[in-house]
Amino acid sequence: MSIGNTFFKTAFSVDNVIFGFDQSLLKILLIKRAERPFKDEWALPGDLVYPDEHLDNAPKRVLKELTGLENVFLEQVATFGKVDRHPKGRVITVAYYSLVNSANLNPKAYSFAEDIAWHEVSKITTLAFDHKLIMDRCLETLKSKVRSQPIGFELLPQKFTLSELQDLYEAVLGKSLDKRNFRKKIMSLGVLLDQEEYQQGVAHRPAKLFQFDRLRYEDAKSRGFIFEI
Amino acid sequence: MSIGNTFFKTAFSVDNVIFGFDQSLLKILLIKRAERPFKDEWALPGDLVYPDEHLDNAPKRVLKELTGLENVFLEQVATFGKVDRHPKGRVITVAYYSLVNSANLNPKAYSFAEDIAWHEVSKITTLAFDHKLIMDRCLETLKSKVRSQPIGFELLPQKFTLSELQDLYEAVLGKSLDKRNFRKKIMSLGVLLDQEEYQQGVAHRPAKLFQFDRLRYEDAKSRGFIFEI
DNA sequence: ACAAAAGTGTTGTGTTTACACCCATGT
DNA sequence: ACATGGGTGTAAACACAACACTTTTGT
Repeated sequence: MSIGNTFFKTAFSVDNVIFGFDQSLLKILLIKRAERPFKDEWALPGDLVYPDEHLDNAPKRVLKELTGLENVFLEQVATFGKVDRHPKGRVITVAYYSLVNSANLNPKAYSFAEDIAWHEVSKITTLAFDHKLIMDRCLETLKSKVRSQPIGFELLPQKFTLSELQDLYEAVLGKSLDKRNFRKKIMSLGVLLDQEEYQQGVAHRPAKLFQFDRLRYEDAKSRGFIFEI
Repeated sequence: MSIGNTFFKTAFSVDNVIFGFDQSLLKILLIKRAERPFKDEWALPGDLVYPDEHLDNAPKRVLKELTGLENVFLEQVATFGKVDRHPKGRVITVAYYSLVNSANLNPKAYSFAEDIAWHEVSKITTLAFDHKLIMDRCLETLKSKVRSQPIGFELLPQKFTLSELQDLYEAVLGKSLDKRNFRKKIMSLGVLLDQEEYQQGVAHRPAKLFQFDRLRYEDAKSRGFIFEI
């Protein structure tokens, strides 16, 4: 290896902003640290990258350890590399965000975490390390991507109502949308599959259930179609 | 330092996609490697990140060494971390892109480069390492950002004509634009300062010169104005 | 019968596109 | 006088925003 040893003093981690959507609220999964530094404070789940591990594998590994989930939406956002961002040494971290359907999910605290829980995004004011900064950046990315790519569906169960979808967009974008205009827009994109099925046991007119039609979307995309809400 | 030594086997670099615009063509600055691996092949300029150096400083340092330029547009794009992307060891690299006005610029080959030159982006087919992939990713980012942020001006001299600006957008976006519609759009944004000055010595009707009005843009932005071409 | 959320169209306004000719300068 | 790029307006198509009432179910 011709690269001088001077350069192997830096460690490398990933941090994972795991978004979920529950009771019309946008949430993220946080761990409570069992160890110093920042013992007993809430932090993003993350880990060091193994020397023989593909960078993109590390956040997948973290996510699986926490939730058991695989093959969910996960994308790199940015890399944070201030010299003093970790009090114990030089650690450069790559931030990823993932979108999961949090229903029936029972996340488990692992390794140096003493607790794990969903936190409402809009109520988080501080986090360990520079994790608040990282979360904010991931949220910005989510806000901008959710309008130009069909990723919102990842946060919902497979079958959902149009109102649930609208609630989701409102939670992510942080603003309310006009019901009729929203429905016209989303239906005009032609990527929702009508399940001819309805909600049951609700104390009001039951809503129709829809499903994201990925095949149709991929097909349209290959012909130049652009998803835009 | 509580982080085990297992994790200090990875080195870290930055690579810099430096865009310039010249004769209506979008170009990037490449170095020809003087050393193995990939000796005599063209590559992105880059360097390892010093252990006590803020990550964001590294690409600035590289850019300054090459061109003497400071305070130019420079932004992080993504981090590439496949295990085998560097044949000599584990090197994770963070890609940045910068936009410079290449007129009167005399870049110098430095350290392990034997040559340096501007290459037309659309003619580049292969580069050392995974640098073609990195370049493509930066180009995608540029394409999308140039439409929603006033960064195109960074590639032009301070005073420019509307046709030069249109040529620039056409080169970046890779498609031609309607002259009248382009002018209506850009003028309606209200961020160009009319210099009441004209081209000289051209064999046709001389064009008016404009300048990007950064103050006015920042001001409008703070009131919710959105730049969009 | 009431409460609660689902579902549905129209109209005005603003934005985008398509398109062709005259103007000022240098040679 | 000719070649070269600079500069300008209008109309049609389309997209977006604003807005209120009826329907279906459970209690």
